[in-house]
Amino acid sequence: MQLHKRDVVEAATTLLDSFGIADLTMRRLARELDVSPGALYWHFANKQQLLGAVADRILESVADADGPWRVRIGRLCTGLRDALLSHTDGAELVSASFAAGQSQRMTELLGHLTDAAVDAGVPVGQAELAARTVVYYVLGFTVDEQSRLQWDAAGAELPDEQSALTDDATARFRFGVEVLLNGMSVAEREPMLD
Amino acid sequence: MQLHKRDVVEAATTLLDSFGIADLTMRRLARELDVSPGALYWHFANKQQLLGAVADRILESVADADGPWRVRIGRLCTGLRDALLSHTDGAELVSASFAAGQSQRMTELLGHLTDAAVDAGVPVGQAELAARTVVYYVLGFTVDEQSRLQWDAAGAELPDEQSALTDDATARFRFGVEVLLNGMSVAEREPMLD
DNA sequence: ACCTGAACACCGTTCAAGT
DNA sequence: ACCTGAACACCGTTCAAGT
Repeated sequence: MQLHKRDVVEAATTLLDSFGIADLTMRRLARELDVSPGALYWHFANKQQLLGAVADRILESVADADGPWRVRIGRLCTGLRDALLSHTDGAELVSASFAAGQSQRMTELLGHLTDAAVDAGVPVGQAELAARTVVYYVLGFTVDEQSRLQWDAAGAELPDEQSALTDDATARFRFGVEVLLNGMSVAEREPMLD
Repeated sequence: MQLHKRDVVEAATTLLDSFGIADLTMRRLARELDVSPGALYWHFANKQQLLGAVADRILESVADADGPWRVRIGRLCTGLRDALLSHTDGAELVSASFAAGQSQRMTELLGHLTDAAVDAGVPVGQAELAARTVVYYVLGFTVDEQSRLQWDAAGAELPDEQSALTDDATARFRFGVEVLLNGMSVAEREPMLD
């Protein structure tokens, strides 16, 4: 029967989780779906666009909610990190899709962070930059974290040790978020040197 | 005559500047050097390692100097961004090499930023994270900036408009750096919410 | 409208064999 | 020690032709 966009994205996500981003190729995906490679190009203009759709699927669970700006940004960051960590190479894939401007959900998320930055007192002209700074941090941190995590997973694995490392990473992650929150809250104080 | 590592890196940089990262392939590089593709693998274990060497060459000009921690971090950030912008796809290449842990110079740079973070009063246990946060920002910002810059360069180009955009980007860049500096300087104040 | 088959123009990497 | 030649096992994308 007919191939639909969501079937393709579904199969791509499964492939990603099972074998990682290096094996998420158009040809391999087509094989998994029992279609010819060319069939995918009826539904997606190119690979970047398909990866963008996968990124959006990964980010489905990341929800916004209102509340004080610090709490709001904190939750968005945690939600984003959690979503990235729940798929093999999720951080790398979303990071690439964001840089390529192919993830609508990342654009939405950026919008929410921008609103929160305005609430924090960041001048509107710089609020999006403050939001981008937060996104750069979360993506950078999580790409790094996930690559170590997946590298370690190939070695010995005491489940205690695993979760201890994860908890430590969570605390470290939170600390970085605090640095950004504090920076935003004093965005107009402190004169520039140099 | 004999092929040396530095000849390979030199040719790779030229290729990068002329045609961008997508055309910086092992085969194309070998062709440019009039050797067979296999020859490159005598000098470099794989493509990642070669790109790491190119990244280090791009970062050659980024110098550290002592001074107050704010000034020091500010200069390192500016030096890094300038170096990235002076080669086609420089930000993307260095960003990938940093994530892959293949750039010694990025590791050095991280060390200097960590020292400065300690001077700022960040607890030593978190100083490297603060430094990484700065690096994530500079790389994220510049990858974004450079992709827009190179995209625009394909369109109409009044030289005035170009430099006006660059100046605006520089001011925006500085603002983001200030946010991080301010965040670091209050790293131990402000209670956590949530 | 949706897909196949086949081609085009490539990749990174390995490795026996040569000098 | 350093490099060639040739192979292995792939890629993303296009497009006439089919249904």
